[in-house]
Amino acid sequence: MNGKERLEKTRERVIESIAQNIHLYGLTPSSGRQFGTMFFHNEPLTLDEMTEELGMSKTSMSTSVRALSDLKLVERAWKRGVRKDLYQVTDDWYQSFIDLFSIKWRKSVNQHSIAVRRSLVELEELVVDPSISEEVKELAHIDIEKLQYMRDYYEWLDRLVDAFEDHDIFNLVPIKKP
Amino acid sequence: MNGKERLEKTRERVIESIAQNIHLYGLTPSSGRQFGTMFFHNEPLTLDEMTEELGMSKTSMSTSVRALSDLKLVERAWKRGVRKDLYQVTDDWYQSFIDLFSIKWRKSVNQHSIAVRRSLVELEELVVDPSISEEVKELAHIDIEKLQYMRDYYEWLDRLVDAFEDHDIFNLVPIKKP
DNA sequence: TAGTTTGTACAGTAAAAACTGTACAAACAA
DNA sequence: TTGTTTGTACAGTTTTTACTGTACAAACTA
Repeated sequence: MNGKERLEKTRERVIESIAQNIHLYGLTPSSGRQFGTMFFHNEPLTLDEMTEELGMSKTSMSTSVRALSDLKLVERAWKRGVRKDLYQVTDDWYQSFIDLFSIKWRKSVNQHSIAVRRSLVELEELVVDPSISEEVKELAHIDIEKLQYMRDYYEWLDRLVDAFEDHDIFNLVPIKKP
Repeated sequence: MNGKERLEKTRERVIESIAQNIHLYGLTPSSGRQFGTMFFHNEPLTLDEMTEELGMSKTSMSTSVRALSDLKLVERAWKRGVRKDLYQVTDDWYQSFIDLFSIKWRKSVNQHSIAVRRSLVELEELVVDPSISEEVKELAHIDIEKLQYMRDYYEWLDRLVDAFEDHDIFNLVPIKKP
């Protein structure tokens, strides 16, 4: 095995490892391979170059580079004289981790909080409604407690995402300087 | 709409919200619905009861309750006189959040760290190998720097999971007492 | 202006994942 | 022991997701 091949092998191992773990970001192995390829490529890449490198259709490259961009794992790059869109891997991975929570978790927390609060309001109305039987009211009281627990938990998650965004997390778990 | 129906509606809203957000845990909406159903059910449930409640096959209930158990979102329960397996939702959701990292993220971090370290070793060998061209060595040096960055990042993630497991995260983001 | 190039929408296809029903091993009952 | 009950492995099916190729709008070029 020559030097070039040995180098390539070390890259392939890491790229495949990224591909197999990127499901934590809700992305497919293909997107992971694309990300890994861009990571080791020392210049920004065009969609056509990705098509070439990965042997997949340009349409696929377009959709999955968008998925990577949405999570801010890759970003647009500019290079004078190049008309095609260029993409490169975001260089701050700690920030990318935080972005995952800012984008995906925050959205879920918000959606879920709304549902919980809406149901809580309806249950509070129900327990003071004179037309409702005691039996149902008792069940409603149990549900209210459960929903209050959920609401508090999601409020905690919200504060956790704040702590990530504000970089307070780095006080608790410091980044070691090289 | 009578009381029972109004109560049911508030539950359904929350269950559907769980179903739509549980992908963050790498689970399917069906598993989320199962989890939600168990959450509002005030007694532990058997597989047959879940089949009944959710209108799905017992096989599906078995596999998805296992997925929920693997992430410690549900746990076995015991009730004297009942021979069937009983399951209930884990009551500490903060701990469930931590378990997600202990189980899924820790595993990914380990796998990935191994791949990165292995490749780093091979690249270090490569750059001191006299039979390798200078051109390739230069590329190898660039890759070594990239892999060192990855290694440091994954080491940070590992410490982050530690901070979750040790509950240090609650110092940074406290749980508000009721 | 017309002629290219580039990225993506959309419809169709291929691949993967979720789900079902059968069949059976393990645990329990009599 | 034999007869039930219970959970799950496995094969087959359905549904969903990923991927491709075509077709076209927008942006650029001359």
